[in-house]
Amino acid sequence: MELRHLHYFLKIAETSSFTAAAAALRVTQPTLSHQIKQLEQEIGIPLFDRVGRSIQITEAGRIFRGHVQRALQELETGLATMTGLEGLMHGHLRVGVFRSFSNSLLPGVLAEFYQAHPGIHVSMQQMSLASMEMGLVNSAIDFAFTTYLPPTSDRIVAEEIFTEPLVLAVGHQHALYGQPQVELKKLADVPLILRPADTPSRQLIDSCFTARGVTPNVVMEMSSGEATLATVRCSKLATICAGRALNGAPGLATLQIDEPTLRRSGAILWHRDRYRSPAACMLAQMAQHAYAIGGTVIPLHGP
Amino acid sequence: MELRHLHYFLKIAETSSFTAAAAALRVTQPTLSHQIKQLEQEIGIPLFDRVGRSIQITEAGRIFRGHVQRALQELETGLATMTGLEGLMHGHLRVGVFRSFSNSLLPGVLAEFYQAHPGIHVSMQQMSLASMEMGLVNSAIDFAFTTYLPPTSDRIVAEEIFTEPLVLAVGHQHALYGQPQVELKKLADVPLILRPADTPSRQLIDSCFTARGVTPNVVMEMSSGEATLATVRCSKLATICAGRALNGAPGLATLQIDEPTLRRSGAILWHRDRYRSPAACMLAQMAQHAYAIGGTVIPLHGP
DNA sequence: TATACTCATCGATAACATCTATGGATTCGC
DNA sequence: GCGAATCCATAGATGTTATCGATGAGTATA
Repeated sequence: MELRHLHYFLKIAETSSFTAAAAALRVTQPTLSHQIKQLEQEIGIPLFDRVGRSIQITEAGRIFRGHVQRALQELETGLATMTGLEGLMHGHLRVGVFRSFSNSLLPGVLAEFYQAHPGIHVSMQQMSLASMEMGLVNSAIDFAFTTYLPPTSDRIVAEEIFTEPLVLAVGHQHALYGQPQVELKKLADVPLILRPADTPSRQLIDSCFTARGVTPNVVMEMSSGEATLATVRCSKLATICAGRALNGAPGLATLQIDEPTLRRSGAILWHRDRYRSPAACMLAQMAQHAYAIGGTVIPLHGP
Repeated sequence: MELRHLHYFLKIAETSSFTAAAAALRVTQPTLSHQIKQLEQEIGIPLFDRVGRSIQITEAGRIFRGHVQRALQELETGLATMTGLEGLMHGHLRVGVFRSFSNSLLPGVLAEFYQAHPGIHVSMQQMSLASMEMGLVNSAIDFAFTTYLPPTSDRIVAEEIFTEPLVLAVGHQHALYGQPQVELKKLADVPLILRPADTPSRQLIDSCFTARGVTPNVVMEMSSGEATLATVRCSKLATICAGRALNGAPGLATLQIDEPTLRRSGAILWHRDRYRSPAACMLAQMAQHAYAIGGTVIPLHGP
């Protein structure tokens, strides 16, 4: 028994005619004769009485018809639901976010996405790079936002959505306050607050300094970006961070660093093989666009 | 999309493995790969993520799975219902009955049938021979009981379930009261009440008399069998009827008529081509058996 | 690093759905 | 009442395709 048999059966029951059903189904009448005969033999009960040159559905056929209609309706509903899900009507997105990523442009992107596709539930989850990789592999998340590369696995692919230079942030007490830029070498003398050595952002900075043969003068390590900036603001210490991260923070000046490779990149991580749902693609694309044009920035600090 | 695809899909979703599902389904693994690929292409949405050497169902697949399960369940239920109907669990029988047939053995048969198959609803309907033929052709009835033949159509077949001689019934005022039998010729002198000339039972009697060159002395015609017998009981008039029809009627004597061809036969009429459900066959068979052994007779008249 | 396991691909084959042609049976119209 | 038209069933031919076996690519396990 195949769906073919059931569709044929329904149409014949509807038209009470093999010939008419054949025309409607765009097949020949012998095809229906053969298929219905086959169906009847399989279930062991005649579905139609062939009386003279017309046919009549049997009682068993009448009963079967109702069930078949409901079954096909159920399938139809299933397909429609899936298509709706495919068409961004509803669904569920799970997105991993690495740290500060959630603090700048992302809220604006999420608001925009919700307005465009209110039926799709998005759950954001801050997680480590390792968790991201694991989550991508075992389908715990659909994709992830991160600022630091590379992923350790070749099953993860990254799409860069923005890149920006790191800058030196200083408070008004700092000697460099008011300067437009600074050379990398000079930073060897500048006391810095940076993140702990085991963090990706710190490692990025360290490797860049090392490549230039410069040793940063790290006098303090803080894991909190906000605490770092607050300390910088009211001290003679400086820090290195993405300009985007302190956008709108008062009492701070930024100096461009004369070193093009000292940059951080934002990227979306995907599993190499897994299917990317339209909803996921849409959210990712909106994020990409927002970061490209600068988007709506949610300030880190209040007025 | 065919049921094959759906069964394959469910088994793979259940085992989370093409290989395991293939073993359970008794097909090879490439078959499943091909069929699922085909299914996914048709609905346009991947159902499984092939990640490394294992697979994982997608969100769309999860949703589809529920619908497919319900659809197949619905079909399963339909088949079970039909089989139950086939197995005399339930169903609906429509039976045509010609006149007095319902008055003698039939009630006992129906009671027995109901006891054996309480799930089957039987609707008895008194109808003319013409209605029977029409009903059999257009499926208004499943079969019919009648005492008079032949059906006018060759699409109707009859199974005789009993045959009995017609007898002369007289009241105690009648000259022949007490006699055991009477010759057909003598009946030319006996005033008779018979049914109207356009009835099958009357035609049967007339044709028999005619064949013997005897003219019946019909002084009264009544369409009601009960009225006829009541009149016979309190008059010097006689009537010709089946002995079975007046079983238990008081104040009446019956005389055998010396003419073997003067008989009536009970029969079940079927449509030649239509499918005979087990329920119909069962009821017909029970009736046949009851009439063969004499069965339980419901008296026509109270004490 | 070697091995075993899993899914995808490919070519061959057998099964089967469909078609055309035809027959049997019934109904309709003249 | 008889021929034409209609309808379903059957038979043989044909194209499609589900399946198989062999093999390859990728991944996890020892």
